[in-house]
Amino acid sequence: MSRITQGKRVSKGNTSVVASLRKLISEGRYPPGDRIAELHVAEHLGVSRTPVRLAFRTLEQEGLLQRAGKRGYRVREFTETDVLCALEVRGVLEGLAARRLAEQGLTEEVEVHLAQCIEDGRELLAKGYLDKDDVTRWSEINETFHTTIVESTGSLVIADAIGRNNHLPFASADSIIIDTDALDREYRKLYFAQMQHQTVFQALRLGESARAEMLMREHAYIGMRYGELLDLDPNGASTG
Amino acid sequence: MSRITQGKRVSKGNTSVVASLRKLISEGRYPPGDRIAELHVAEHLGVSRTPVRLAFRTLEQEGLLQRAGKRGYRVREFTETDVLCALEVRGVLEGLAARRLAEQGLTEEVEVHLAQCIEDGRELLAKGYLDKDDVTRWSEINETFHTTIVESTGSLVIADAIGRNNHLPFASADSIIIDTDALDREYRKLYFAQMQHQTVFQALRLGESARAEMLMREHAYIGMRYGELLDLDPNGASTG
DNA sequence: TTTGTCGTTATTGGATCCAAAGTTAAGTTC
DNA sequence: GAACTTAACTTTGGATCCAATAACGACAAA
Repeated sequence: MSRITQGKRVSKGNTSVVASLRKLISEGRYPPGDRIAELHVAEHLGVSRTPVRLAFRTLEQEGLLQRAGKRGYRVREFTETDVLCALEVRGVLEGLAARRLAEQGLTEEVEVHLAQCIEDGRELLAKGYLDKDDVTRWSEINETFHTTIVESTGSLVIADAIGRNNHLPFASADSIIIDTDALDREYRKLYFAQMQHQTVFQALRLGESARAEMLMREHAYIGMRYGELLDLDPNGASTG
Repeated sequence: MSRITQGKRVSKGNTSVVASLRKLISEGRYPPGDRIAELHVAEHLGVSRTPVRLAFRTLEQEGLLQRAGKRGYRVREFTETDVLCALEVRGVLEGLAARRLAEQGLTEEVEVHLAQCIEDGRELLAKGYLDKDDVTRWSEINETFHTTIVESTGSLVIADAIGRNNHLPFASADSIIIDTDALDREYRKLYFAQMQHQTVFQALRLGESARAEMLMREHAYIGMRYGELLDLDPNGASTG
C-alpha cells in the first residue's frame, strides 16, 4: 500500500470510531462472546489500528468489551439479569439526582424547562392516539426531561455516572412500529410515562425529596419493562 | 535517540501507565484544572506517546480527565459537592448490591466469607485500641467485605458501575497516623464501621432486603464523613 | 494604541513499523 | 498413533513518523 494516503482526514475521528463500533456491536455484527480483533475492525471501518485501539479502551471502560484473558478483547455478553441490574443502576442514580434536585430547589430556569417537557408531553398525547412520528417526538421530550434533571444537580458526577452506564443494550427497544395495535399499546405506555413525569415534577417543585427519589427510581426502572405490566386503557374502553 | 531501544518491554504496560497517571494526579503533580500534554507525561514516565494516549482515554472515561475544548485534556477539578455526590453514588450503588444480595439469598460460600470478615474485624478491635499496622489490616478487611457483597450479586453490572466510580479523590484519606490521639479516634471510627458491617450482615442473612439496602447505603456514604460526627467512646470514658 | 492578519510553534490524531508473546500447525520421535 | 518439539503465523503493545489544526505571537495597518 502506498504511503500517500497516510494523512487523509476523510476518515472519521476517534469518537466516530467508538460510535460506529458501538453500533456494529449492538447490531449483532461482532456478536457477544466473540473475540474482536483490532485489525479486522480497522479494515472494516477503513481506518488504521490506532483509533480502533483507542476506541477499544473506551468501550472496555464502558463495559461493552472485556479483556479476553491476557490477549485481546471480546464482546461482552449480557444476561437478562445484567439488563435488569443495569435498569436498577440507572434507577437508583436518577433517583439520587432527583432527590438532590428536590433538596436544593428548582431554579427558575430548570422549572421552566421541565414544565415545557410536561406541556409538550401533554400536547403530544392530547389527541388520544399516536401517529408514527410521535414516538420519535416523545423520545426527544423524554430525553430532555431526564437529562435536565440529571444535569441540574450542581455536580456532574451523577450525570457522568449515569452516562457511563448508558451503554447497555436496552436502547435497542426502539423498534419500528407499524400496525395500529402496537401504536395503541405504545400510546398507553407513553401515557403512563407522562403521568410519572408529572408526579416527579410535582415532587420536585414541592421539594418532596424522598418522594421525588422514589418516583424517579421507579420510573427509570420500569420504563423498559412496561411490556410485562397489565395494561388498561386510559381513555375508556376503546379497545375491545 | 537511537532506535535500538524501541522494543524494550522493560517499560511498564499500559495498565501501569494508567495507574501511574492516576497516582501522579492524586499526588498533585498535574494539578486539577491544568492542561495535561501527552508528550510531557510520556517523557515523565519514560514511555512513548501511544500508551499515554490509551491511558488518557481510560482516564477520561473514568472522569479523572476531561476534554479541554476541542484539543487536549485537562485534569478534572472536583468540588466539595462533587465529592459528596460521588459518595452518594457509591452509597446508592452499594445499597442496590446489598438489596439484590439479600433478595437472592446468601450462598453458603458468601455467608462464610462475610462471616470471616466480621470475625476478623471483631478480633482486630477486641483489644480495645489500635496499633499502627491495624489500620492497614482494617482496610483489607473492609475492602473484602464490600467487594464480596458487590461481586456476589449474580451480575457484574453493578460491580462495574461501582468500579467505574471509584476514581474520585476520596481514597487519599489514608494518611499516616502517628500520634496516639489520632489512633484513638481512628479506633472509634472503625468500631462504628464494624458495627455497621454487622448490621448489614444481619440484614443480609435474614433476607431483610430493604433494611440491607438502607444500611449499606448509609454505611458507604458516611464512611468518609465520620470526622464530621460527634464522637463518643465505645469503651467507656478513657479519653478525658 | 488597538486590531486584524499572517506565519510560526506546539500538540494532537492517524498510519506505519518493530518486537514480543500467543497460537496454530507441521514434523519428528517414541 | 500419540505426544512432544519447533517453526511459521497471528495479533497485540509500544515507538516513531507524518499531516492537520489549534494556540501563540509578531507584524502591519487603521
